[in-house]
Amino acid sequence: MSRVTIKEIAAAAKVSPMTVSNVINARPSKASPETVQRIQEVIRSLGYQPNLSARALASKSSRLIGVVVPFTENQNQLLLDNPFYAEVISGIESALRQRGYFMMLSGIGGKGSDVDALAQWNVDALIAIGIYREALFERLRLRHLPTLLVDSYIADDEVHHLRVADEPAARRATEHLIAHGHRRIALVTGTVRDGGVVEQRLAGYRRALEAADIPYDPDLVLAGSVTFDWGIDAADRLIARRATAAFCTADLIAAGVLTGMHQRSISIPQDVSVLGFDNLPVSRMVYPALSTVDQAIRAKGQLAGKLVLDLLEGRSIARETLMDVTIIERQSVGRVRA
Amino acid sequence: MSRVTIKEIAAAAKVSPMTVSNVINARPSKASPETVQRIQEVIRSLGYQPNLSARALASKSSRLIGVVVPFTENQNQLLLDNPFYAEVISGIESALRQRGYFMMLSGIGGKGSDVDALAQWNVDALIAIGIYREALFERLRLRHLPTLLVDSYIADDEVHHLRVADEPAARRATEHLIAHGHRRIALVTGTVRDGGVVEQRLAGYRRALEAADIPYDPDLVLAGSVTFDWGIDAADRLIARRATAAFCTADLIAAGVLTGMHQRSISIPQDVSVLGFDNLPVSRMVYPALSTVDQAIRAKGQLAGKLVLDLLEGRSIARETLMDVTIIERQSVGRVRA
DNA sequence: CTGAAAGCGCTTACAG
DNA sequence: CTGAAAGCGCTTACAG
Repeated sequence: MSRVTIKEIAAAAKVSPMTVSNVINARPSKASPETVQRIQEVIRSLGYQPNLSARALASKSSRLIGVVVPFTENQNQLLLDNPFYAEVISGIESALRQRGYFMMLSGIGGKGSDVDALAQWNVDALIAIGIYREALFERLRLRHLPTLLVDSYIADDEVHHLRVADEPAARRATEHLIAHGHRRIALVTGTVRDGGVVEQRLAGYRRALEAADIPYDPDLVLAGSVTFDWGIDAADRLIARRATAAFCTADLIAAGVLTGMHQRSISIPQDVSVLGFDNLPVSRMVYPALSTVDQAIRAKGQLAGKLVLDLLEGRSIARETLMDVTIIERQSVGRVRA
Repeated sequence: MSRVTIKEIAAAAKVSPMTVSNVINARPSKASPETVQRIQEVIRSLGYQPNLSARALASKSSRLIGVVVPFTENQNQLLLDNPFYAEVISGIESALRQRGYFMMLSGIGGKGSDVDALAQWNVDALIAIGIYREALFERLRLRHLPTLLVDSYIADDEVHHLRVADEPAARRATEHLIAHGHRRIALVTGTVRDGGVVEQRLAGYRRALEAADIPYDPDLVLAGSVTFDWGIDAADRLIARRATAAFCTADLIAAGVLTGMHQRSISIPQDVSVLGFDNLPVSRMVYPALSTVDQAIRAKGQLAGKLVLDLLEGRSIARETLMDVTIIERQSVGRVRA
């Protein structure tokens, strides 16, 4: 619907369309200051808005960054109801916008391969969050676009990574529990998948136990899904297995554990300590307020945006960028009972 | 990066580009079944992906729907950390995708008017969520695009609305509290703005009181912001004003009230009843689980997508679509103490 | 049922 | 410092 075109600007300013184009794209030393001045005034007074489709078509660059986020498992919905994704995406959008790029969001995994949608819009680069499956990854890879994977452990030379240092993070989290005197420490997670984040966190958990001479008990590893409901279920098993502390690899799971424990009249942290991961807003809202591992989600999203643009604009970035983690102490972790 | 073009398909299938175009766009009775068949095979085997920028440029229709969501107040971020927005957007995206449209998301209110971004991509229609300000609205309006406003009370002939029936919803919520014997019922809300949702809910609250012969006490209306932290603050005032029940116009606020009450060792619902609004996932995660007014957020998002496409495709839709609401009883509302 | 031509609004070499 | 020409990959009337 943008009415006025570059041609009309050119006519009004008495220059050629190409000079207008140069001014719009701020190409240096291509027009005299006076011409630039004049053209800019015409642009403003006529309310010119560039047609980005035309630009993309002519220039082979869309300034569009494709962001791929998995669908929910059951429904065909963006996984935005997981606040984690929402925050990362918000961070990405903000970083892109600041540098004049746009975000094209696409869910993935449901019916219809929507990497295609991104391809059709000629995105310049790709950010994929939490991708596991090889099949899907291959489809992304085929595009040969600058690609940044967030929270993935897929090994590939063409691709760049951003994630938290999961192994050390999990180790520190577990040590935090050990420092409170716990020895029967459960790990409550989503599915342990090959090349997934959980695998790394499990390794960190085991290393911490080992360092403290606590024997590893596979019965204390409870793998389900990254959901509140799984946390509720897990509470039962924690009780049955006489765990005194639970390290949950997501705040959503931890919130469920808290709720499950309430339902069974177990007090937190008097009877059982619970430590989360993510530091989502919800971690402050549950009762008691959740101690958790903060992974600066929004900053992570912004960094993802920055990295992918650096990559796109030809600056070289590290193949792997690791973010650090802080433990936030609130009310859900206490000393083990005598 | 889509390598193969319509021309190459045409060459391979020995037809003209225009016939290929007709087949791609499924225009009926424009090609013989055999030709269609042949072309489709070529398309598949060559892995053709239409270039949507080119299509948009040539056809004056982008199949792109602009979705406008307010920024957070302090930061320049998408308001995606409010799970409400995240869910609505997820619903919209799903409805659009099913009908072959794409969503272009734009935050608004921060630096740089990003309605412009949407205009530059030639979006075919607009969905704006929770818009108040006239200035911003005027910018949207100027586009003369099919526009759907979600949760706004801006009166305008060119624009369509989708929202919950806020006044009756608030009335029923208040009645629910009255039915539990409460008479000192506070209303805890965000800012009461002209033409905002809160204004309507306040009216519904007052009507319920009136119908029950409970005098309206302005001191029991606590207006702050739609945040967890405001809820914590509000808890103090609820205690000071001896409210026995609080109707919070957002679950986020209600979660804060719960936390504030815990901090002061007030029991919910024994001492004070709390009713939320939205039925966000977090309402199950707090303690005690929050009774709340369910407004079927995701369905609302999907409906928003459907409505705007109907509008765009020339079907006539109601100028105002109102959604109904259900009260979800959980643990935070109880009978008033004797 | 199929096609040749023109054009959407930009940018990209190439001249001058 | 500025411009005329060609072209990006599609679709839209218009012919036949």
